[in-house]
Amino acid sequence: MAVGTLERPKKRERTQLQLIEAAMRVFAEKGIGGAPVQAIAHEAGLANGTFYNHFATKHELIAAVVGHLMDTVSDQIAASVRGLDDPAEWVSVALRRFAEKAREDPIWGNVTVRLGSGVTDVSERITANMTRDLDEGIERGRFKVPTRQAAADAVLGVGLMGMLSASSGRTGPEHASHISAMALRSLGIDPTEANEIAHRPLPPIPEE
Amino acid sequence: MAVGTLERPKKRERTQLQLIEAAMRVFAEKGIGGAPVQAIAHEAGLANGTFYNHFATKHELIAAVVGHLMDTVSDQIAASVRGLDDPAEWVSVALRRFAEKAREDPIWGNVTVRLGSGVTDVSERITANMTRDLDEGIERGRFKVPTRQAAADAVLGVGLMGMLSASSGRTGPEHASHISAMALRSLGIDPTEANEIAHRPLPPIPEE
Amino acid sequence: MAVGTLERPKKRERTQLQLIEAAMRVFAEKGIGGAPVQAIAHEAGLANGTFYNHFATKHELIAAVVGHLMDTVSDQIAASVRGLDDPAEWVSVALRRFAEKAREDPIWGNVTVRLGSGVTDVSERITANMTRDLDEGIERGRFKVPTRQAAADAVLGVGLMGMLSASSGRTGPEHASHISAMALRSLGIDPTEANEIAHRPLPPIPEE
Amino acid sequence: MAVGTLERPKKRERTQLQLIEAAMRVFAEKGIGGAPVQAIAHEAGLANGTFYNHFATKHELIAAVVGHLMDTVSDQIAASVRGLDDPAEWVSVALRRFAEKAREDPIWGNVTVRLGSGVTDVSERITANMTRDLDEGIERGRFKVPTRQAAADAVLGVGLMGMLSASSGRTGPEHASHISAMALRSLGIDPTEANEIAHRPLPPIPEE
DNA sequence: GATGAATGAGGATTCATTCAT
DNA sequence: AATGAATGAATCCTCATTCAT
Repeated sequence: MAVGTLERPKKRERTQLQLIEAAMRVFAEKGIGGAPVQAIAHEAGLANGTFYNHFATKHELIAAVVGHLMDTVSDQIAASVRGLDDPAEWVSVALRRFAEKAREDPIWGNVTVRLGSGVTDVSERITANMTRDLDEGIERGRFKVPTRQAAADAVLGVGLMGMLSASSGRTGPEHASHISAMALRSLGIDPTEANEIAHRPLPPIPEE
Repeated sequence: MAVGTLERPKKRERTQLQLIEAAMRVFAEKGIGGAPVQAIAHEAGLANGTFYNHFATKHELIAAVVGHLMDTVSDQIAASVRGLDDPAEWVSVALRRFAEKAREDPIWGNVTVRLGSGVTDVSERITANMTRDLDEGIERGRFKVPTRQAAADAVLGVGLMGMLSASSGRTGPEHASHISAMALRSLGIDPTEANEIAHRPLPPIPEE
Repeated sequence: MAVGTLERPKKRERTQLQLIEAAMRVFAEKGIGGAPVQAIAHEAGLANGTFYNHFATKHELIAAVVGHLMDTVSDQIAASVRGLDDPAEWVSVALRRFAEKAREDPIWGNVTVRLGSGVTDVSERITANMTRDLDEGIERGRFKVPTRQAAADAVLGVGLMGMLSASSGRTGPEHASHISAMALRSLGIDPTEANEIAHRPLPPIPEE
Repeated sequence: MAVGTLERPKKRERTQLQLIEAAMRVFAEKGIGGAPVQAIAHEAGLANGTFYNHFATKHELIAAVVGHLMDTVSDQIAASVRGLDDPAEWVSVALRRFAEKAREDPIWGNVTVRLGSGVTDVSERITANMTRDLDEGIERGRFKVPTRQAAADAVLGVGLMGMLSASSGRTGPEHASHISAMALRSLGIDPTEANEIAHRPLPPIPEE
């Protein structure tokens, strides 16, 4: 190709990305089980054989999808939260980012939820971040909750269901804030304050 | 057989039930997709062909499992709640019953959650009941929530995640009450009251 | 049953006949291959297990159907032809009887043709009678044909196709005579005479 | 491969043809119903899975066999008849070609007849061509027949039965002419003339 | 790298037949 | 005899994966 050296090393990655994104589209529609490799390759505009030039097994693709899902948001969120001091705000920001993203990119939302409630890998990674924040908040006395487990269930639950509604288009633009507020209330934050925190402007996502 | 007339007419139903229960066990272990009909039939102590004397397709079995799941609890809950007047208590009782049942019968819990977050049918049926209660509470001013959708997301979310933790044995005996309390708080009930409601003794399940 | 002794010994036979007739109905609709024993038994108003009280295998039923088909007509035809002297008339009568019967009882016609062109047993038995008549006619110089085989092909061919049209309702009341005339012409009978023979009144069927 | 460019584009088609031809061999031996896809694939020297790279269902294969059967001859016949002016000769040529082909390629003959008298598709397509020729002959007064239906029954009948005898090796080299003559006689052609027409040399098959 | 035909083990479904009641 | 549940071999079809080009 004339453009030359600059894009050569990326071609492989680009094709992989094509496959990952195609996979998400197919997963969103037919569920993760019901998605033949052929369908994914075809959706990506490639022949089925090509798939195996990029992923050794279907499993590996799923792992890649999971990874991609995480990279897309989880870390960004972690970063965007870095400057903030209040655990309540951490939770609020994370929840809103997830929900917002799910509304903007329903396919992403759908697949994230499906994987999040099924594949251990994903749920663990999501949970890990969440749990760390919750623990900190509990320790500091910011959250008043019966147990860590109950807190995790509540926050994760609202988060996932909120994403699900968001990605199926059943929600308005405020939805992210709403579920965020509800989560905070369940963590023992006073309703008025919860509402206020849930409506603060989101901090900017720092450049990678 | 000596038992005689009493069990004759039920033979067919009993076998179906065997299959449904076997299916739940296998589903809980291998997920819903990864369960060959043969495995289910074998788990039920039957030959694979027998399966098809009772269900026309695997899909039909899944539907039956769903139906069975619902019948097992949903209606009991509805009944057990009937005498109560406070929407907050309805929600609390329902949530606790689900969580408790999930702890007692982890397989049931596991399968219910998996189906509840996957199969449209189930989630709709669960949601329908929940939503009715929530609406009533919202109308009466008992719940203070941003939107119906957010309320549904919160309650359903805690419910499902709570069942999941319960059925994986990560929880203590109080867990049902805990998540119930958190749900009530997110609905705008005062923490102290929420806690009190969540710990009231469960009303007895009326005879069928 | 009050009628008592007289019909007891026949009950078994009656049930068998029910099954045979049910089989013909199902065969006519779905072809002979595509007819599960269950479907046949059910069509006969019996449970599938009952089938095996009357026929040891499905094959045996088919044989019985074939036998029944033959008994119904072949022998009657043979008998009805007995008094006649002209081989041309034998052929004409046989052909017309078959076609007529097919028109009156389309199911019978349909099944006879299907079996006649498939199951060796049937075609052989049909052919045997036909061939005997043809041979006689050839020997006597009544038929002028290139070879016995060609003659058999012609007569059997018109016969089967004629039955097929008749049983699918594509024909008028004269059709039996028409194909009969055509067969005679192909056997070398003069058209005028062929026509006359084909329209003679059919001899009565003698009592069994 | 050294042969190179010449055979590349045909690979897929060649495999399909292999399957179609294998199918005909198996059908001829075991009947159409009694032919497992595995058997067909194996007969074609392929794995069973490969079958489904070429035909979505077994039914689709049967359709392809039918199509292939038709293409093999029907069109050639139509073409080879094109120059001729006498409807009687059309019928004669068509009938002889079919019968001859059936003698040369018994498998083809066998399968054609089985499908022709069973599968609606085939019989219709065969009939359509035949009927057109017959109609023309009737209109022009060349054929004297009671009804179109009777004519069709006669010609189709001799044709099919003739092919059947031919493909089971019961016939001599003249058989095609013989049945052709018989058909013409049944259509009202004078025996002497019928015989003459039936023995005229077959017109050459034009290049495609 | 890309292609798409080929592979074959795995899973769903059908159906003739047996058997306890 | 009748019943209908149970059986399991046979069959259709799917799909992850390999391979020659």
